[in-house]
Amino acid sequence: MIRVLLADDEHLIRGALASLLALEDDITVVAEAGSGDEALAMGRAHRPDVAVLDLRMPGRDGVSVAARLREEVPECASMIVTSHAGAGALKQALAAGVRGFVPKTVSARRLAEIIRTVHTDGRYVDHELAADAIAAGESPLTPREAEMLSLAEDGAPVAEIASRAALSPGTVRNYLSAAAAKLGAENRHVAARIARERGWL
Amino acid sequence: MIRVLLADDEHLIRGALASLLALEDDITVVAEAGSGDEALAMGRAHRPDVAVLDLRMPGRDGVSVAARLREEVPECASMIVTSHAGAGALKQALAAGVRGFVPKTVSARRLAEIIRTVHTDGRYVDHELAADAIAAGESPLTPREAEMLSLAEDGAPVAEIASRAALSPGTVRNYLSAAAAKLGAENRHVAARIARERGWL
DNA sequence: GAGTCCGCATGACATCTGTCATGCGGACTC
DNA sequence: GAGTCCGCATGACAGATGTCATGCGGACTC
Repeated sequence: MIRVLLADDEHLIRGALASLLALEDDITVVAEAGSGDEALAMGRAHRPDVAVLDLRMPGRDGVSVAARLREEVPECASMIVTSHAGAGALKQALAAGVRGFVPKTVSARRLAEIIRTVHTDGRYVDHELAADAIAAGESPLTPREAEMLSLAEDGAPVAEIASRAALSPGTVRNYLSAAAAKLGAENRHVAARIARERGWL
Repeated sequence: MIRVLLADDEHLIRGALASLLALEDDITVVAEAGSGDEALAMGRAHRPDVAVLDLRMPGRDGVSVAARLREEVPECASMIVTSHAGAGALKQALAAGVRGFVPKTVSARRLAEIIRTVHTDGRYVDHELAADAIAAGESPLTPREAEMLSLAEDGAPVAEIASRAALSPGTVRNYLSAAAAKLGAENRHVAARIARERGWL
């Protein structure tokens, strides 16, 4: 019997998933959580075999929960279920030791299969998302360029970015300009968006 | 018996909802759709009593489907179910004649209740979202300012916006500057984000 | 060890962007 | 009808932004 922890802030979906998984003979939902922190606490308390985590949750996102669970409950395999994910989230998830990454467009039957796969030390990544990640490729940005872009993400003026990074304004402009050129963007704002979409931040 | 159309691109959730609603004695799911266009076709074919529409769907979003259904199947009440919605979507939905607006954080039982409410000519809007919408208030932007902001949304340079709007670059800058001042933003990029969040675009 | 490449960092310069003062015309009040 | 207000539209100016040429130092090749 596979003991599953279910974490999703959307009550509707969490309940629905629980009742669907209950139909499977070899799967039991031993705990449910509505936030990242709650998921972590439930994981510690129940030590489930598989943690099914939503990516977007209040407090602490699914990837972060997975990373902590890996340390604190090493026998528990984590998998991410998400609504509208980009390739970026997938990369971060795999880096955090997540063993499954699935969009919510799959069917319930398929989800159950994937839970079994993940439980028996297997891995599963949605084909389309994997293709996106491969298409995005490796980041052409240098560490500093990526750092400047992430600071520029919220639209702050260059002066503020410079002071936060303890750099000359000219230097900051230079990195942002280089990043925009590499990404084919017209300015730092679109460059930041592109980099975020491709998981390069 | 209330005949329901269910539209959500996330197969997992759609199936889960269908099986949960099937548990209610007075509700039948007569059709399911995985995209906006499919939802419209199903609505025309089955003429359901209530259409439960996801906001974000490929092809045509829930609000747009609701608007068309209102014309073509007037006896059908539409309601929107959404993951992470802002106040903006709510406004547009109400303008399109939607009778219910619910986040997916509600429970299945509550969803069934709301379907009944909507079916008997009632209305239901999530309290928290309503509060957000009221807090956002009416747009302080003039029509032209809003238009410029929406053109500026994707980060295009002012020159391009000016040519698209057939205006002098100086004029465009002026509107954007005024909009940013009204919104308390430091530049047009953050101004566009704020306006979008509050449903003023 | 010399040569080469690449990332980090900076300042000067040209361009783009935001702010301001100004004018025009429609709507509304009195 | 005069006065006032507000939205639309523009150009001039100052300040912010992006581009370029330059230099430094570590890593890697030969």
